[in-house]
Amino acid sequence: MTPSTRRPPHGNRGDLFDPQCPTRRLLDRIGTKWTSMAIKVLAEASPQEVRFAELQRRMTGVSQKMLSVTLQGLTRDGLVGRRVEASVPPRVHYRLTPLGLTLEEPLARLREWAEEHMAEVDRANQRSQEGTADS
Amino acid sequence: MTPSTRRPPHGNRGDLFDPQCPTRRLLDRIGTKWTSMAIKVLAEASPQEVRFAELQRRMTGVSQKMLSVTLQGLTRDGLVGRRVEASVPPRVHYRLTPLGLTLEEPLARLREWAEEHMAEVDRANQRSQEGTADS
DNA sequence: CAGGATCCATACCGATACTG
DNA sequence: CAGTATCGGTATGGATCCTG
Repeated sequence: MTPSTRRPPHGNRGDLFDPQCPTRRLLDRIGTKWTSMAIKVLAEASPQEVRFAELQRRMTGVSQKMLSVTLQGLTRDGLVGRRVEASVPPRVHYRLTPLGLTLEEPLARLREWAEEHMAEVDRANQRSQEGTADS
Repeated sequence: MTPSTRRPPHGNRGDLFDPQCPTRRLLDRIGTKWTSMAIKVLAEASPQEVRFAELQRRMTGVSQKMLSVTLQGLTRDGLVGRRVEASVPPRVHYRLTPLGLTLEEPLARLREWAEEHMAEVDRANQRSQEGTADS
């Protein structure tokens, strides 16, 4: 989106409000269901690697398919590194890249906000619920 | 998005991994297409209020419906305040609540990361693209 | 063990039409 | 002006089966 240093009065079309907006694209990625959790788990393990099955154990509820898809996306994005042990059975190890580690920081800020304020969000929702619960 | 159907039978690693994980629920919200942009625009205007139509002008590409839905969600969550001018035609003004303002800060960190690193993510994707010897 | 392929339910989102 | 209602396309994500 628009760099924080710039504050156009209004009507700043073109620049960073278009579909190529990097922030929207980033949110499209980390907004997918398992991505941020994968990053968190890998960040907690870092610099240790984590195997696929162990990752699945630590990410409660994720299916094999979704974990695979999520890791593929993160690997394509250069956020996660993938190392295959050519053994039988194969062992695949994942870890955050340096780039992925830099993303973990702002993501952690977001987690902190969530842990600190989501209860208040819930209360606001309950109040709205009550407001619409008319006779 | 929130997986309320899945209930892991065993305990999980930390309270943040269950379906009620506040971070995931937060990402479900700000991950929707227009939410983060609305927060950004309202934050830029803060403490000024912004009317519906003006909001739509500043959020390039958003439809009336999606803006309405987005603002309803943010209002229910207590992140956005809504003031209706009882005039004809009606005028509705929106602004970030103090809670919404606190969210803008970690969101800005995420934007900064995106502006700084998404180009590198794109390059990683292009490399993956080339590596895929398809068809 | 790790993941590909397939089917499918749902949610998101856009376009359009209609109100007070 | 500021919504609400409805329809439908599409992407996301889950369950299941299959493979090297």
